[in-house]
This record gives sequence, C-alpha cells and structure tokens, in this order.
Amino acid sequence: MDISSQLKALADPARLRIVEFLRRPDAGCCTQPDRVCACDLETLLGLSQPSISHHMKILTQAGLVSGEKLGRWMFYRLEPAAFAEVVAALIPFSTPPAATSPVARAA
Amino acid sequence: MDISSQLKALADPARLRIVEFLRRPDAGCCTQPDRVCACDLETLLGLSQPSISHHMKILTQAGLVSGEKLGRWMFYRLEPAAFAEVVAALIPFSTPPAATSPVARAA
DNA sequence: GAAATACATTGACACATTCGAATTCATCTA
DNA sequence: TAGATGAATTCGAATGTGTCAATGTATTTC
Repeated sequence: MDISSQLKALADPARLRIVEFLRRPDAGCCTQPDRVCACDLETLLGLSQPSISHHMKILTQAGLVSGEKLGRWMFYRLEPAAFAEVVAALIPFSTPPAATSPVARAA
Repeated sequence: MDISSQLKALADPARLRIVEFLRRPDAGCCTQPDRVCACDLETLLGLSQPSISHHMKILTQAGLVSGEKLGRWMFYRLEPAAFAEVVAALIPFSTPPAATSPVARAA
C-alpha cells in the first residue's frame, strides 16, 4: 500500500471523522466497542448511504480500515498497522536534519 | 494549522517527492545541505516553474515547509515541528484499541 | 535606467473528487 | 418464494486540483 494513497485517504475531512469515530465509537444503534456498523456512520456524518460506502471503500483500499460483513450488516474497524506505516514514513521528517556534524559532513 | 490541510498537502506524489528531496538534497545547481533552491526542484520533478511555485505555496501554507528569499533565489527547508504535529495526530491510531480492560470498560 | 534573472500570479484546460438519486445486489425473515 | 433491509454500484452534476502558457513582480547587473 503506497503512502500517497493512504495520505490521500486521510486527507478528506469526512474520512478523518470516520476514523476518529472508529477509534472511539460513541453511541450507535448497533455499533460495538471494537467494531462500528456502517449504518451508524450514516447518521454520524449526515451523509447519504452511498457516500459513506464510497468513503469506506477508499479507506479499505488504503488498508487503513478493514470491513467484515455479518449478516446484512457491515462492520468496520481500524487497522493500526497501516497507520503505523504512515507514522513510520513521516517520522524521519519530524526530527531536525541530522545536525550535520563536522564528521558527518566530511563523509 | 489543521491536520486535514497538512495531510492534503502531503497526499500529492509531486509534493511528497519535494519534501523527500528537502530532507536529503542530492546534487543541485545552488542547493545547500540545509536549504534547497527552487530552481533545483524544477529540474528534479520535470515540472514547469509555475507548478513548482504552486506546490511550494501549498506546502508552505500547511506549515510543513518554510521559504526564505535570498536575493533572486528562493530557498526552502522543512519544518520538522509541523511534521511532528501530523505524526502526533496519527499515533493514536497506530496502536491497538486500548485492549479494553474490564476496569477501563467500567469507567 | 535598461536588460536579465528568478520566482509568483493569472487564466485556461483536463482530470479527479465529492455527493446524492436511482438502481442493483446480498441477506434475512415470514 | 416474496418481501424487507442494509450495503454496494452506477450515473450525472458540482466542485476541486494539477498543469502549463502567458504575464507580472522583485532583484541584480550592466
């Protein structure tokens, strides 16, 4: 999964709200502590059902979320490993540029 | 600076290449170890000068990059603190969901 | 001051993205 | 099997984004 797709998936405000809800699900008609029902996302975001489905597809294709169909319901949960990938890719940018010691410069 | 703008700024492949170059500048006509000249980005990406300028504006507005004008030249450098913000925002998603101990559930 | 240089801005275009209405698909229940 | 329900897909409209050509602006140099 390339970083660009993952960042793009997270760059949309609606999808950001979705993953935040997935991390800490509030009340919901059929949401459980470890997984979230698609129907609850609909009321949460005030978006149409097709829009939710679309966003969930993008998040799933990016590997950031996984879906599991239980009967008629679709349950989603976060994939922490994928987020860890993104974090790992960005961490090198979050520290000052190696201080460039004289020894390092000579190398 | 909101996370969404920062993620959006990083979601574009061209801008991702730019920040990668800014972190580890290869050779360049006037690039220095701690700062990168805009002209070098042009040849690096094979994009037009206006496109480079456009991308640098987006990265700068997101706070991820800062620019400094020296004479006719524009030098850019990374802003590690801004990347640290993004990393900090994503880290909570990168760890399993709190294991939900009985004590935590009761709270 | 005039020409040259490096970057920013504007305008135009193609392409991608977001969104909802309508429809289709899959599953459960009576 | 028929009807109901939840989600996925399709499609079109509106909007956003990336790109370049042309132009503008600031700075240096002659």
